[in-house]
Amino acid sequence: MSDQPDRMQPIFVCGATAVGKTSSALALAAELDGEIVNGDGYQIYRGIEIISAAPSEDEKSLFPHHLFGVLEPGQHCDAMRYAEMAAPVIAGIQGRGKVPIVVGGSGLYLKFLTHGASPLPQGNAAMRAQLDARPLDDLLAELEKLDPKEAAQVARQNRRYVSRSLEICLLTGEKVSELRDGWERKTKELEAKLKGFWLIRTRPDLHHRIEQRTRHMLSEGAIEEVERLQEIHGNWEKAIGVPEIRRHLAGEISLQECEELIRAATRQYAKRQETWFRREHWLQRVELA
RNA sequence: GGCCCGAUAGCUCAGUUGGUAGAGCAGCGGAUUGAAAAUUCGCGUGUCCUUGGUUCGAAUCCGAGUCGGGCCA
Repeated sequence: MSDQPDRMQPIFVCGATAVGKTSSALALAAELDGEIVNGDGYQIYRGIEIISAAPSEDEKSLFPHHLFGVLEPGQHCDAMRYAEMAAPVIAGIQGRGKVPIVVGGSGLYLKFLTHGASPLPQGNAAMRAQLDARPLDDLLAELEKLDPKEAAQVARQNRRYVSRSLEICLLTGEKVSELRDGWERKTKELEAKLKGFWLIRTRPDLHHRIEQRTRHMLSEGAIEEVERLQEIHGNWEKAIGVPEIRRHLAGEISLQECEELIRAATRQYAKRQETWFRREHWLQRVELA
């Protein structure tokens, strides 16, 4: 009977940017009588629809869409917050007898949704500001003292990770290595129940689509989006395209250079996404023509 | 037509007094549990434009040629 999954079981549509997740999700929604749930960490913000390549109003009008543009650009989001927002939305869809179709490329966000989280404190902005001001060696030395095991296994050159580990130790007074230990124990049984697809395309084709998307973005208002949100600080500023467009607006680079930089950053991001989803063995691999 | 400068990795270029070459970017591979479109680690054989020559040995020196760029006519 586990081979007979509940018809309301959520379906995940994953893959690199520009592979065609949005249209695949719409096709699935039509076929399964589904509703679409955002699984993208940037389409969740209002005001950067063009930069984040969010579905258009026309596309959204075809089926109910959830969690698109629900946060202000100044608001903070992280993987846990996303998972906490998405879970009730999915439950609501199931309650209506529809199939939730979660579509997105933010691997970590989806991972928290599908696999749950370790009992760790959320990021603390004040503490991070303090840690960011200290040299990496200093952070490593303190981590070594508080949690030698973690200090030995953390990626020592990755300031972000070192800082996060230390942050957890300082915030809880406990050892990260113990708090984080074991969250993946149930992975196997859990994944047996999950259903999802990992969409891929050949590299040359994906790169071509990225070129087209980038051009379209820039001609359809991405620059205006960045100008409009100029004063607002937050996660959204890290979206691919934002730093590049700002450099262009500052007169540092031409529009053409800006476009090429965005393309390259997008290709690199797509590659990282492929690396991520390649490891998610529960996802069924689908090659798009 | 004459003279000068350049030609080395996909791109921009470095290469000391001759000992068969290396940076940045791009690309490729990896990591990833509350910043993740973030952050981070690893990967460099290429007709050194072609062709003659000098030399034990030429990306490097000399001659000729080809293609760029510039100056003078």
